[in-house]
Amino acid sequence: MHRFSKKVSMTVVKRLPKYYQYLTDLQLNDIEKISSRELASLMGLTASQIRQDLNSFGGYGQQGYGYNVSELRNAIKDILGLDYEYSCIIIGAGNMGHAIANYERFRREGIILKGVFDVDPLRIGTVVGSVVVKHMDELEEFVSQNEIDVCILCVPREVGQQIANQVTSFGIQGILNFSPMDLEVPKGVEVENVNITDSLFTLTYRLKDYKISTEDNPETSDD
Amino acid sequence: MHRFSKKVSMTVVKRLPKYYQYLTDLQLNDIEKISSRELASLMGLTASQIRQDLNSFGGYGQQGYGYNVSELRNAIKDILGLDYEYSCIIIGAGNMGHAIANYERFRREGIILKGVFDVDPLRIGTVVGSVVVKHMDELEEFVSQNEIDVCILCVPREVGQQIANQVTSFGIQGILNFSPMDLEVPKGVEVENVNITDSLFTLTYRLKDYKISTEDNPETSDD
DNA sequence: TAGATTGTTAATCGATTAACAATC
DNA sequence: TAGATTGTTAATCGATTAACAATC
Repeated sequence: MHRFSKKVSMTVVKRLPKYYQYLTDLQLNDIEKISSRELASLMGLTASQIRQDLNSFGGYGQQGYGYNVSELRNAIKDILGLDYEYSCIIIGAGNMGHAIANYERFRREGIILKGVFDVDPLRIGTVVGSVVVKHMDELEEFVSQNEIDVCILCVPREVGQQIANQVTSFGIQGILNFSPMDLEVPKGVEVENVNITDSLFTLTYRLKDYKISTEDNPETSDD
Repeated sequence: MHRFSKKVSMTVVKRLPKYYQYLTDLQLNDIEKISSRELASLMGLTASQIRQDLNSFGGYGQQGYGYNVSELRNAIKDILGLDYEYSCIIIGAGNMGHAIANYERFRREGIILKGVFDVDPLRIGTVVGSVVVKHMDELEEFVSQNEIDVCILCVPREVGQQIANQVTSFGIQGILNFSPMDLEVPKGVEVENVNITDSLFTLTYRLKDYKISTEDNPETSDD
């Protein structure tokens, strides 16, 4: 019965990393307390929403005072599961795999890179993020000998599903998927997609009007 | 008054790239029509939601028949603004910059890479995604001579805001931001964040329960 | 025509905003 | 105590689901 039993809505959970980020920054700047109003203006939310969000788990605020930054940060850290360490492997040692492997923040938050795998002979044996790239053939044995929590998938679309099948059959419970496709996984396996193309397209959607207004439009004069 | 004037809710817009992806795949497989029920089971949505979504812009369906795949795909392509070409530059020629530069799908959908910029002398002059890396000092002139729609920002957190200030002052209207921070930009400039850490943390949130249940728990026996 | 499937309305659900009493 | 600010309730808004008449 330790930790938070109240269930937090997924909408709120998706905002928690952002809260965590801002609270971490505040803490680094030695700011000890913050009100919902101040945090709201910082993060671009409403004070009301923040109070609702933070109240959906414990009561970390204090009337007349606000929220204690480090206390609230720790609470959110716990909720996000960041009080544990997670072992991860990267599959696909291309540019994206490299980028993630060198992402310092992951290690700092307890996501420990244990292995990198690829099938390209040119990549195998090279060092990526302090780890030597192994061939995919060694994956099964590696996973059975090292408890791996997360697989970071950075492979082409064509092989994504097949590799997802493999890693889940080896018992990996979480996939952070950079391959541009949806994955079908057994029940119980958690997948988080990072779909760069999707993000780009919501941007082009918003740029479209600007694009239209700046294009040559010879019919404008007669109405 | 050409094109879609009905406003589509942002919730729906965020789903459109996924529709677009699935419809593209269907088209590649020579499938001409699809019902909301079939598409729902494919995409993991409800048929009802799909009909609501697709009906928030034009009436691309036909009773008793379903939706014409290529017609619907074209409509969504238009709404997402993908009937235009967009020029883009990448700032930051690190691993992430490389990864994006080599992302074939961007070019295929009309996002054309025009330049890559960095400050690291070792990177300047190298070729990234068929483009020669230039020094940031050349950015202003480059942007003034090439109409650039989108800046893809792949720089460290520390310099993200400063570079965003620069590119917006040069007139760039859209930023796809891979730097792990929120950007303050002038009104009218559109920013889409791809925050990898945030994605990872919503994954650890979901893995937490599993982690708890598998950790050694010597107190379990006495209750 | 009969069957299928949309478009659309109504019902439900959930999230955000507003307001204020509780309380530090 | 007086002022500030939360926790929490109520009101509003928006999104999803359900249901079915319209129609191809």
